[in-house]
Amino acid sequence: MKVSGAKQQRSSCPISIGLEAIGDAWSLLIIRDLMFKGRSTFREFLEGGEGIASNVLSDRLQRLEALNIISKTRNADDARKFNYRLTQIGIDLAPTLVEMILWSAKYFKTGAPPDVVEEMTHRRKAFLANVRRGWEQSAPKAK
Amino acid sequence: MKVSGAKQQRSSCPISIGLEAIGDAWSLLIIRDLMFKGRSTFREFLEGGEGIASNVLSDRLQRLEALNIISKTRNADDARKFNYRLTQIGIDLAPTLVEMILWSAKYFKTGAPPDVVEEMTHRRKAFLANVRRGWEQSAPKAK
DNA sequence: CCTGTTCACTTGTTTATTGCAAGCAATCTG
DNA sequence: CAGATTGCTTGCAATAAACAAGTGAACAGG
Repeated sequence: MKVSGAKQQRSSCPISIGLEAIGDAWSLLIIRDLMFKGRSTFREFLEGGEGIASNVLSDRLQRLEALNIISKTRNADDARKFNYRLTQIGIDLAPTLVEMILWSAKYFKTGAPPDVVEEMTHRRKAFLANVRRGWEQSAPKAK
Repeated sequence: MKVSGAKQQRSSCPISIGLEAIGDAWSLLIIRDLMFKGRSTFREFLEGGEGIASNVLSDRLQRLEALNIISKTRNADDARKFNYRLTQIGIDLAPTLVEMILWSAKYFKTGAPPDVVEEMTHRRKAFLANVRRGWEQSAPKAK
């Protein structure tokens, strides 16, 4: 499967451009896994998620890496594995994800834990700061 | 073209559910047109946008209506036309759209006007109140 | 080492979705 | 009434996704 994307952009509208980056059925789920679920390897994305096919996962990881939304490093303990991680650009999607979660939780039956929804709603800033802190702490160790 | 969607959901995760509703290449653009660009008819979506095909537009409008994100009424002046409009559920996507706009504008070259980005960033609440006010004013006239 | 397993992909092949051109009934305009 | 317009629908080729089955490198145990 040739890596999809990199075709010419539809317009200069920021929403259109955003959608070209992450507006498909899977990219945002991978970002969610990285941001909220502590997943970081190919296998974890493949099995923990909603049933993405391995070729599609491979394609999306390459796209996201090309867009600089995630980065890829070899796992120090097991050279077969890679560790995927959000970049600054990726972690900055947190507010968008949070708003989408709140919207879904408000209008659809979801499995979102009410206390988390409550915190996102009323202590949004603190919640986002927390997400960022968690991300910083997972920083790859310096050599 | 049979209306797509209405297949069983992948998971109870709010992000996954949100993506099933609006996580395709076109739905959010239609919502953007309704929310920010004052477009409301089939023709306007078709021509003003990024080049959606008429069959896909038809499909997406039906899906969004089925999800209660938009509503459809006949135009009083021209019975050939329909007026599409955001519902409460639809207008509540405004924060998500705004965050996505800010993210895109921050990291990609977009055509977003700097003053609007500035207002979204620093007077976010007022901006959102404004969007909602505009939406309320466009309410269909009572009979 | 040798065997078996795991890992991150690739490589076909089938199936679903999209893009494109054309067509259509209902409605408007002259 | 003769176009033109509007909101779709239909048919078909092109593209992308889902599914199943590899592949080679790396690890774990004997």
